[in-house]
Amino acid sequence: MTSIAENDSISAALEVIGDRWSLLVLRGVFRGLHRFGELRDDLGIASNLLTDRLTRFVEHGVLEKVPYQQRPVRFEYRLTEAGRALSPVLIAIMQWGDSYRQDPSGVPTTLVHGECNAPVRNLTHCTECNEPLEANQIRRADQRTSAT
Amino acid sequence: MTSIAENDSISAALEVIGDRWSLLVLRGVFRGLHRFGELRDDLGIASNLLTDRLTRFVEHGVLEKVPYQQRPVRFEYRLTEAGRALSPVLIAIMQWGDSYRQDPSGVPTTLVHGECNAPVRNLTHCTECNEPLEANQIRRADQRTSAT
DNA sequence: ACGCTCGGTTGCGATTCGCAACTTAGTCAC
DNA sequence: GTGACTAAGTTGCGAATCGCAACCGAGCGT
Repeated sequence: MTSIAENDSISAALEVIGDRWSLLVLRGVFRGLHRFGELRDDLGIASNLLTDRLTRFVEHGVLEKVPYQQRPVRFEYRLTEAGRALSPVLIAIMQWGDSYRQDPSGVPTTLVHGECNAPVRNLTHCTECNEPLEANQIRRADQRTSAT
Repeated sequence: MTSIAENDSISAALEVIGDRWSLLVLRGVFRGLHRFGELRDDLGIASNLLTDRLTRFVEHGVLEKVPYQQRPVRFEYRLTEAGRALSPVLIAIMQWGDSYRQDPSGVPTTLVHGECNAPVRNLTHCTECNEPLEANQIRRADQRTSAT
């Protein structure tokens, strides 16, 4: 009776990224949008909500607020290590969206490795046998069975 | 000026999984909870919200509602292929939560491959050179530069 | 002194959430 | 056949969030 996720890491993570805008804001920052106005204009998010999300990210150590000028002091938001570590989440979501939620009229996005130009893939694998794994082949270390 | 996510697959995906409960419900189903009451009791979600999320998942082809008895007809919810394909998202989120949101008192969850007992890792790699990739090494196929 | 930019804050109606109580279809015990 | 019980929802309603729009404040440029 277990597999993925009989744990609280997921709900802990969702406190930070579990709403409609958080991942879109983060996506913007990954894309190179670092300033309040850039994010607001690009995403079309209401400024009070953007303030809110950015503040929360800073509080949780996902972004940091760094001044990019004095007089008047103005800030931009940059990814911390914890923020950069969210890229697999964005990639996994994007891959799923491409495969299962693609607007027929839309062009699926292919991500490639900057150097090789070869497509990128996100997957879960076993560090021993190296096999790519499906959800039902995975269980928690401290338990016996695998779920359906 | 791009990398991950200058696309709409993410927002399309977030229409389905982008709220506070969706991924927790899905996590429950991955765990083996398939019935309405099981999910409600396990997650502590209000029943109207659970109804709502389950209906949405069915509409979007993530879960299917199958009768498990007649007289009275009662249903359970099972992952479709699209639903199973969300496991990398859950795993990526869980990994991040373990690394960066771990309650100091909590035990980090290790996932292992059922057969090997070896730990599981989720990562993004290049299909050509096989290198594991960070967000800033990734760009869209149709663009030039990589983001910071 | 006037307007402009950037990064917000404030107000407020509309939507969504979360709790609790109720409903529906059928079973089982008496 | 009446009453208690189960599972899967539905309904009502107050509380919290969202989303739009207008406003604010520090400094710059003219």
